[in-house]
Amino acid sequence: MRRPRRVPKAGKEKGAFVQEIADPSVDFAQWYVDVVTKADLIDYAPVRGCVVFKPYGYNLWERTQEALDRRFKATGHQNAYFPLLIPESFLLREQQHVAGFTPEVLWVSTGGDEILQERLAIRPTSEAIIGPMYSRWVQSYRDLPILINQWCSVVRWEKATRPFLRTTEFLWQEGHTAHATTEEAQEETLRMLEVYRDFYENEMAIWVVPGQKTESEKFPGALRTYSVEALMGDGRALQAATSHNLGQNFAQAYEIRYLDREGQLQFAHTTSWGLSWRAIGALIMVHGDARGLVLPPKMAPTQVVIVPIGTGAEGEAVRTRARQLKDRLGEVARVHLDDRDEYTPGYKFNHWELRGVPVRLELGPRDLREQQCVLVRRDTGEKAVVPQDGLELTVRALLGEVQDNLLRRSRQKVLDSTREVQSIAEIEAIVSERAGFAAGGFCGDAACEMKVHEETGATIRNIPFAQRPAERCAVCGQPAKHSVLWARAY
RNA sequence: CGGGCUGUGGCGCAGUUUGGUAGCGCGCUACCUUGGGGUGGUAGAGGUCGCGGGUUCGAGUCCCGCCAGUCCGACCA
Repeated sequence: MRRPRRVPKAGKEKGAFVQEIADPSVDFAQWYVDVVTKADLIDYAPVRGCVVFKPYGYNLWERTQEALDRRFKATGHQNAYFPLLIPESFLLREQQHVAGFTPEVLWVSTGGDEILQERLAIRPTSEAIIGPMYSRWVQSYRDLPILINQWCSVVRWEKATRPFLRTTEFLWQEGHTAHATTEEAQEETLRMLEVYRDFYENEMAIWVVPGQKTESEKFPGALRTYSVEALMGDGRALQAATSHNLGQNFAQAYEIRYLDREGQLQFAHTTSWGLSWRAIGALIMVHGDARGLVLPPKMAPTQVVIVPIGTGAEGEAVRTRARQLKDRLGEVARVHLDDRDEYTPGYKFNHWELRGVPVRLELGPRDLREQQCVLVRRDTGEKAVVPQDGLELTVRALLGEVQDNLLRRSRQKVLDSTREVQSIAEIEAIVSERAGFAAGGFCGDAACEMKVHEETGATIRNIPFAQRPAERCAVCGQPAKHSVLWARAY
């Protein structure tokens, strides 16, 4: 179905609340572009697929970093930094890895006016530079495990780009670990996947499905790849983070070897795991609505915006009280007082709703007289008149309730949008109306996987840890090895 | 990478068919007014028409190339 190129946006008609963004139920893609630009998250840069991450958007990334970094440290990891440039010969050493990545590698071939003897790849991911370093650092089993993470950007020459979801350069973190045993490596791989699941659920309020990738969907060079998969507001899936057990493949390619207790030379077992600013895209597409962003309190740069109402002496009294409330609430929340004189209250309501602020506090002359204020929550739009007395507790509780509600809503959406399928026709039906996940049996044959992809555009998102009963492959009817989730993915 | 569409003050658009030297709404600036869901008024500022070439006396408008955005497809961790 070809959509109109541009859905007309509402003009300045009276009564139109949202006048800057497309209706997500009509054109979700346009809505997304409108939100990321109009809510001040990004601006487009001059190079294809590159964006400027503006302060309000970057703030979301800073919270992502803080929340994840805390979890990485708690699981024994340290941060380090490896170079942006990778010698071509390094990249070539792991065969599957090369085949997977070279189509989208950007190369540096000159420095100043000097033509380089060996081309340098701008990292598309850092296995090829970290592996050789680990090789130097590891001699003995006593040097293991190595548990390192780095925050950086990587570059991939993508053909079709979208802000956050697929960009030429993107911010992410990549953890790289080396272990003495296969068991340890596998534990680490699953431990970090669980960290991602916990982060999405408890910080982003996004319900995700953890599981294993199929052979054809796994990371180039990996033994096994795991992912957490999320469901966007339009029914398409998004791979929200991945964790790879690299087995001994990279250890062999980069000669990461150690002497074990018996004096035998062994290859280490390595893992890598990553989460990118794509998480911000998920945040937008899971919670956003027709008025724009909806941010869970834990991620919101501003959790409570105070809008004072009133003019003259009355307005001054309101503002004075608003400042007092701001100071009080500052103890329990991130509060912003919008006391700009040049905008009306109604304008500010729309302004902050577009930016997803979880709770708005309105304070006017009436409230001053009654020692009350009005709280409006962004997720449901509900208004409540509450006493100023004890406001700290009221607000803290409300923020908690918004956070919880968003997670509940996200979880319910995944449950409601996951439907059992017995045939390829049923998969087709679900993905064609972009209704979410199709859950069904899979025999494990890549041919069946490919057939579904060709006929419906859907891919196997993962093989969920939480297996459903599935006797037969929904594609070929042969006995199923496991139940999987199909969906159209970003 | 293939096909479609788009690019005109900060934003949204008209003007392109039929070439004649750029316009509207919002926003912005100043002042007044208003303020519980995008107040109203008066006076202003702001544009190498994405970039480069070509045709022409003359190009926003016609032709070619490129860049960027976007949709569909292919590809993709």
